[in-house]
Amino acid sequence: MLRKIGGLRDRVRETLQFLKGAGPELLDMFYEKAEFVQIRAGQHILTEGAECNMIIFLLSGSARAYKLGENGREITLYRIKGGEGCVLAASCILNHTPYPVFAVAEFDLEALIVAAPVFRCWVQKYAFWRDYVFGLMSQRITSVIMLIEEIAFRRMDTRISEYLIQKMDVVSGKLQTTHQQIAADLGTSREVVSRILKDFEHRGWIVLSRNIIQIKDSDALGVPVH
Amino acid sequence: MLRKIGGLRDRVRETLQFLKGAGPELLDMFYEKAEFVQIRAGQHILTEGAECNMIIFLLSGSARAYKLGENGREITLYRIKGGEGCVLAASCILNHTPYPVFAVAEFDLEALIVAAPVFRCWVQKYAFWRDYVFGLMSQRITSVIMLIEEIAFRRMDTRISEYLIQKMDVVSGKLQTTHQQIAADLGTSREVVSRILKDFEHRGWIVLSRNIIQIKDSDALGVPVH
DNA sequence: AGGTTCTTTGTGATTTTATCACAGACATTA
DNA sequence: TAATGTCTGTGATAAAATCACAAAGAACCT
Repeated sequence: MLRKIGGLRDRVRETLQFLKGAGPELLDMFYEKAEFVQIRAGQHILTEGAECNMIIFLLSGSARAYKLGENGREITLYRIKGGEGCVLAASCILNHTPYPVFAVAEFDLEALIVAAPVFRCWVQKYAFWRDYVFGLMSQRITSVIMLIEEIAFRRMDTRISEYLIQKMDVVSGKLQTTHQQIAADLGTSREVVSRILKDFEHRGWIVLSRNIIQIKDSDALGVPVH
Repeated sequence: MLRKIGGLRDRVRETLQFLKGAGPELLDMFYEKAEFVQIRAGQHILTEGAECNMIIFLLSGSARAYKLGENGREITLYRIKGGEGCVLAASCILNHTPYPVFAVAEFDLEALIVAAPVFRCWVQKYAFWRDYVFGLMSQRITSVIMLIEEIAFRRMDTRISEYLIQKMDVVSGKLQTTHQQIAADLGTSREVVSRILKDFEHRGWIVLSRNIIQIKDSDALGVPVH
């Protein structure tokens, strides 16, 4: 499962853009200590309450961090894509606190992992590394606060509109997903999504079929009537 | 308005517990660079979108950080009390990003402020300071994620129950506040709070009067029937 | 091909939450 | 006492969540 980076150096340097600013010493350390892993789509990376003993950097694929409610509903907090590291893990490592959410591979992943003690050491030793981690954490705080604003104040139809526009394939105007997946991203229930989508279809803004949403009028979606 | 700490050293050391672990050099720097301010209740400390050019540490009083929705509703993100510093400010300083929320003094405040460049310098220079800031930021991420879970999944009556129990004066079983204030903390509207409280009163769990909520049956509130 | 099973979607009925509109209660000040 | 401002109560309506169930579509078997 785990293996040394070895011949992947070039690819790593190219994918993990943030390493560009790193000094040669840190870079060498990184290549030496980081290990390569592959994780299949659907597999969980971390579960809520787990102790966090590593930090992960994605080379390809994407991971989703989400909260699970008592009622079984989900809400996506954020996604991590190729080139990015998981801050929340960083945060947990530095404070020895358990991981507060679930993280799952959405598509097959390739990633590098760095063990917690090594990570902690680098934060102490390398200003560059520290700045990077601070940056990640700030970004995350900001994005999570924006999510709060969205959940607390914005209407579900507006949120779904934006979701569709943001996620649609620009060329085909299509979006391959289920109502359940949209609900899990937005933190609502499937029925609510189905009904709002049906309403959009009646207005002629989209066309629905199983697993597919075809956007017909993205302008109208962008400026929904209330 | 601003003034040197001077004779306040003892009080500062006693109130800002986290300074205990600081080395003498950092401690001297802190006493030299930090300035004392007083802010009256209701006055804003930072507004959304403002550039953050200082970090604040509270000696007394309390501050509230909140988001303001388009519809005028508010939601409290967190509070800062005596002895604590504002992380969000820290985060903004380190990333040169604008402050993403409003912060207001709830009661008359006494605080120390440290200018942004000084703060940045200390993060680079002192491991202790760095750890403290990392700790604050992690705590904040975690608390904000818990808030998301609460907003997204939990019922309003349960949230209000818990709010009442958490905020009531343990001795008198009373709570001096307005429905509007509760609504602003929880991110809902005043009418919703009024109606749920009225329902609690009908069940005999509380007694309502202007500006006062008297808890009669905290057990029943703790285990609400749905 | 036909039947079985599983996933996905649709929808009525009901409850909870939000919004709008307005009135009455209470407190403060003139 | 009157006037003003803040706080609370409540009906009507709309939006969102929950429950319950049915039907459509895809996949998988013989």
